[in-house]
Amino acid sequence: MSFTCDAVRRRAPDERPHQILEAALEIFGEHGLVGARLEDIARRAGIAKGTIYLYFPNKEALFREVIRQTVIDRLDRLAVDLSADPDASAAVQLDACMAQWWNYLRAEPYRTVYRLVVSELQRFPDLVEFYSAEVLTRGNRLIGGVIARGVAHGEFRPIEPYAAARMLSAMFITHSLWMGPNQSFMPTLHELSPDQVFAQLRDFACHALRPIPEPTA
Amino acid sequence: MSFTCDAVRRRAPDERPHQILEAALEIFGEHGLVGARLEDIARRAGIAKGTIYLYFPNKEALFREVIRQTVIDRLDRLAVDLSADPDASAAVQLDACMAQWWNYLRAEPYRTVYRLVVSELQRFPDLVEFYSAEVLTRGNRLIGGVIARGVAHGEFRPIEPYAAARMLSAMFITHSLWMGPNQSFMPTLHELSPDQVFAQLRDFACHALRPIPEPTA
DNA sequence: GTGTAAAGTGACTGACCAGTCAGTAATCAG
DNA sequence: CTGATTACTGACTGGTCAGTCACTTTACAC
Repeated sequence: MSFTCDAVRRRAPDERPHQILEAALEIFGEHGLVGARLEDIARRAGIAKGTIYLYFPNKEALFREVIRQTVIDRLDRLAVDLSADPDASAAVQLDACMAQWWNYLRAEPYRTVYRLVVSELQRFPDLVEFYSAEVLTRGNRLIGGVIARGVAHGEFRPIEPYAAARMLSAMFITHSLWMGPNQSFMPTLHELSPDQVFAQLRDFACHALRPIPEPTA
Repeated sequence: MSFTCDAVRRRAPDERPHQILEAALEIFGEHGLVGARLEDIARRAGIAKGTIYLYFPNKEALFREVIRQTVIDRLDRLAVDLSADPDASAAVQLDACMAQWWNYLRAEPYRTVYRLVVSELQRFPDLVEFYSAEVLTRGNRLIGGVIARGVAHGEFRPIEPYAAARMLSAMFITHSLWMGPNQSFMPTLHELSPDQVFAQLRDFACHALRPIPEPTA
């Protein structure tokens, strides 16, 4: 009495981990770590529950890998390429950074991972650390570096560059979270397109960094 | 064989709901909605599990009440009193707002509630809505109002006041979350005192709002 | 073909826990 | 002091699910 409906068994044990992780991200994203059922993850991946245990020792390990892999995988695609135009003004470079960063943060996998990390930060301090090191610190260094250059050139006002970068990250990440497909977190926010919100973020950032004029008298 | 260790039974059915909610906030905060055990909540409240069901119909209802009551209770203490000094400059009023807001957001109950709301936003859109209306929108209106006045007086540059207020909220809330007792989310952030971080937030905000100088030529 | 190893399955088990309820203890009215 | 009422208790039940494992299926070598 064993009908495997699709007749696809033993198809590529190399792809399994990836399939499982993808399905797991969705289910964990919907139900959280504790609420997710391994059976559902298996079903969404098109395999049986037991198969998961061929590739991951237990639920918690699977969860950790979901976070790790999603972060790593997404980062590879975030190729903020500043070397293309190393002599551009800091303002132009910062613009490019912010635009890419905004795209990155708005993608569903990123948002899901951030939510999961925030949810579980009590129980998995090491995951928070990993996430923080790979995503936040990396972004911070990139943006902070550009700001530092701008400050040095007098393009931006004097400010601690990495503190400023932190402010930008906070604004961007939170707006990405708040703009999710769910109920709007803020009045008027769900009426705006991502591009309009980006314009607001950009505007605020630029004005916070613009130089202080010399006293003319 | 019934030792109730403290011999305090039937003591104040009026206080029970509050006791239970307080214990529940802690346990939910540590383990999330699904992971929290009602038995643990009962123990922390110093009562038996069954007693919870005298006051709340089930776990989910208890969770909802935890969020509702914590938000409402905390808001009562957030008496941002601008009427005391209605003629102060917008900058001074904004300073007062930000300081109070920062204190409010940094308190443990607020941080726990925010984390829980973010964790469960998939499953409880109505809770998100409640939270958003009571906390975020309220804060937004207050701060947005002050900024609007500042813009009208020429104290601040022209900017959509509620968008600006949203930027401030994003910065403040995220920094409060990141500064938690857990592992630091950002390098260098855990080395700073709350006051220092507040100074950075304040500095960034002020410069983002400062007026654009007239062209002198 | 036949045999063997690798990959996958899903019924099963044991732990866990939300929610129940028969019973116990405190309190109070008369 | 007695009986009635209200507050509380915690052993128990039924359902759920992580994790296991004896078995089936596929792939591949010869």
